[in-house]
Amino acid sequence: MEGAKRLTDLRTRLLSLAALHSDRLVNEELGRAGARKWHYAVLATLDEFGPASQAELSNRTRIYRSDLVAVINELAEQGNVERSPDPADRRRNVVSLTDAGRLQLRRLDEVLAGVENGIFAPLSAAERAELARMLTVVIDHHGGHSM
Amino acid sequence: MEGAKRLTDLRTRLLSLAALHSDRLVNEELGRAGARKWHYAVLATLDEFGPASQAELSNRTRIYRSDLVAVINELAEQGNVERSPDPADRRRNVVSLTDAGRLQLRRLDEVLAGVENGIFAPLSAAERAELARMLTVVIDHHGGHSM
DNA sequence: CTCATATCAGCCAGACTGATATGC
DNA sequence: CGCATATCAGTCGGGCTGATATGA
Repeated sequence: MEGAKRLTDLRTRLLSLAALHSDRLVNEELGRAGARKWHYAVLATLDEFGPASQAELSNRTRIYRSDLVAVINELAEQGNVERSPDPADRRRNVVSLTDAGRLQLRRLDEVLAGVENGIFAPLSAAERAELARMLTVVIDHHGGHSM
Repeated sequence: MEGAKRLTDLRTRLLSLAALHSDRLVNEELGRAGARKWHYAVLATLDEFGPASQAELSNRTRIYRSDLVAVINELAEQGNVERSPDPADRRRNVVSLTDAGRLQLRRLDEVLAGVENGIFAPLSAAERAELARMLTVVIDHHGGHSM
């Protein structure tokens, strides 16, 4: 890599910039709907896998256990989620979706679909799929690594 | 988007995760070499475009003017950069690469090449190029937008 | 006077760590 | 006992804002 265009060719930098951009839009739009991406991640995970402990949620969403507490608090305050002690293991809380939560999830789905369309507008459907595929490969390659 | 796999299919999330990952490695490795990505960005920009004011550097690297101050301070302390008042416009500093800076840039080039190889290992050269192309399109599409 | 430049001080969200209390 | 869970407190780097001084 000599002389020109070091920065604009640097793939790690392209990743950062694109993600920065994308995150900014995602957070703006989710914010308008009273959520953040963490809230969405939790709602989506609960919808996909059903009620779970916070430790499980942390694994699946890659949100740190410590940060998850606040997220669940907020979701519970909004009535989108219920937190109740697990009778089988009293260290655990069982977190489950409420009807309001399911509804909110659908709303957020639409918000995010809109954001994605905006961000990836210049790419064809095939290109978007290819991009997703490559990113997934990169992420998986670098470990199902912890959180 | 119904039911399953919401999270693992969400392209904005894939972007975030991949970038998080990449950034972490980049910073670790650059840190080992006594730098951060900002330092690299400044060095690379100076090498490509020649001596510049801090405002120009800010535009080109997308580092905020306020943050740039510290970066230039550090680069100057390390002897990789020289900051001297512009005789033509005494508000400005002219920042220029030193020989040590050029050498450090080469070192960082190698570090980053290694990191990129690690991160994108599971992708072929053609795929990497395609990924870079798509990311560039996405970034450019979303505005040469300010900073 | 308005505008740009460089600098400083500080905010905020997000990733991450450590300690503690409680129960398995 | 060792181990996991949930919670709390706090660190740290990075993106971003606002104010100020100086000079064009």
